[in-house]
Amino acid sequence: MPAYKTRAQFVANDLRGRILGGEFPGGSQLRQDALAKDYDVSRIPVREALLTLESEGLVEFHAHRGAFTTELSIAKIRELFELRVLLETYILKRAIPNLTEEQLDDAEGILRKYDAALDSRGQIDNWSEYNFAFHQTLYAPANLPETMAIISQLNTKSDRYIRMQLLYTQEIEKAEREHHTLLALSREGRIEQACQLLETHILEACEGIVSILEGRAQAQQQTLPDTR
Amino acid sequence: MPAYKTRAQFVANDLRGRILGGEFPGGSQLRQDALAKDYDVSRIPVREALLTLESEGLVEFHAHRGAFTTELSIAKIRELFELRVLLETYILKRAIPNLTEEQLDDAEGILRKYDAALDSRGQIDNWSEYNFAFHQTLYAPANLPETMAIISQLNTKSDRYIRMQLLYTQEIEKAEREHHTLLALSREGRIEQACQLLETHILEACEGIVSILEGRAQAQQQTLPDTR
DNA sequence: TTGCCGCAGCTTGTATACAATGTGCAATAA
DNA sequence: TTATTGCACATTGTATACAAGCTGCGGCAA
Repeated sequence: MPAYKTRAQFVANDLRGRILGGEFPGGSQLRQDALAKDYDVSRIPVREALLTLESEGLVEFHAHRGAFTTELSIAKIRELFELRVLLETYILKRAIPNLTEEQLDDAEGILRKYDAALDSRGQIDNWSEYNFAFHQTLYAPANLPETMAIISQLNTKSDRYIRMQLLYTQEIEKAEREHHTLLALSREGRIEQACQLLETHILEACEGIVSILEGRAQAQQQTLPDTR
Repeated sequence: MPAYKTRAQFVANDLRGRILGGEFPGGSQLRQDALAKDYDVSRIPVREALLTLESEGLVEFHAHRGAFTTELSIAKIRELFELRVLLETYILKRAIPNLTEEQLDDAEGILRKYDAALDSRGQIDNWSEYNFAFHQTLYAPANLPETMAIISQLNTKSDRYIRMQLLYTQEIEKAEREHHTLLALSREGRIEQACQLLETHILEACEGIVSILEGRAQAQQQTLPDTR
């Protein structure tokens, strides 16, 4: 049994991982031929995969010139994270009243797996997935699939940068503590405090990323002092 | 000079119009071969167009079974419109302080064209575009491109139903009056009132659509009394 | 030298042809 | 009759082949 229904879907999934993993810096051109050889398929499914990734905002097509990975400006990153605050507090507020014991336990289970992986110094590769799975479990009872879809989309777009932040800082433990607190507040039905915590949780991550990028930009400027 | 850079883009645009225009009821299968003949192109650009429309939520792919137009449940329609309230009041609040005289005049110009078209009983076909153009003009000064993209996406998804509402009710004049009021409030910088009006503007449209759909569903049930 | 034009090569976009999957009908057996 | 199996057809998914557009370099003219 093949892992995916179509080659295009397989390529899209794998390529998404490679882009989010940082293999292609922002602005890289993605040559269809090269990717086709990579995956041993024709260019057709590659093109379809690239179109899918375009709809997720990871890639941009320029007609007759090809596909390029997108590069988010600092302003856009801030915008993305503020949108996440808006939408995620909105959905959390509506999810908490519907949370069942079982769902709360599921969320706690995810956190425990986290902690274990953290102790054993497992690779951080799938931290993002764990992270989103936890949030998703908390949000699901709101029963707002369209909203969830957009939140998921925003998370995908910012994922690269979240990984970058985790690579350069030691924020995982802090995020993890906040997750435990968030879960506790949700369990107790303290909606206001939970949303407040979520907001700072997201915004602090944002500021962490921005400061890394700003530092990097400054370093760049010193290396290339010409103002072209 | 061709109107579009690629055939795939042309097909996507035209097909979007046909779907929004109601040519394909929700759940219709879109046969690639038939569309290819329609546009006198091969199936490749048709497939790419369908993928684009999938990313806009107008179409759903089922592997090896084809593409189908999506059908929104009443619950999802409500969700879409509540998201619009959330995002559009958010962006309007941030746009109003930045609005220049020129932009306000642009918006007024759009309204005037509206009114003229309304008097001359021109086709309502492009009412949706006018409508969105007006809102967009008001929102643009917020300088939040990602947010605008999502708002645009939500509007596309709900567009079919907005057209339906306009077809069945005489709400255009009311909407138009509200637009004038909205513009006036924005001009005066009365953010709170403007957002409040926008909220009811959107929610009342939603309720109009839902009541039409509910009426239709009831009619359906009476025609087909078997409970399959 | 400098600016512009045109061609060559490379990459993307699309048509055609083939492979693979899903669906429905027909034949068979219970 | 009804359920089930298998085959044929319709449709989608993908490979190959070809057309079209862009880019950059070299030559030519000012």
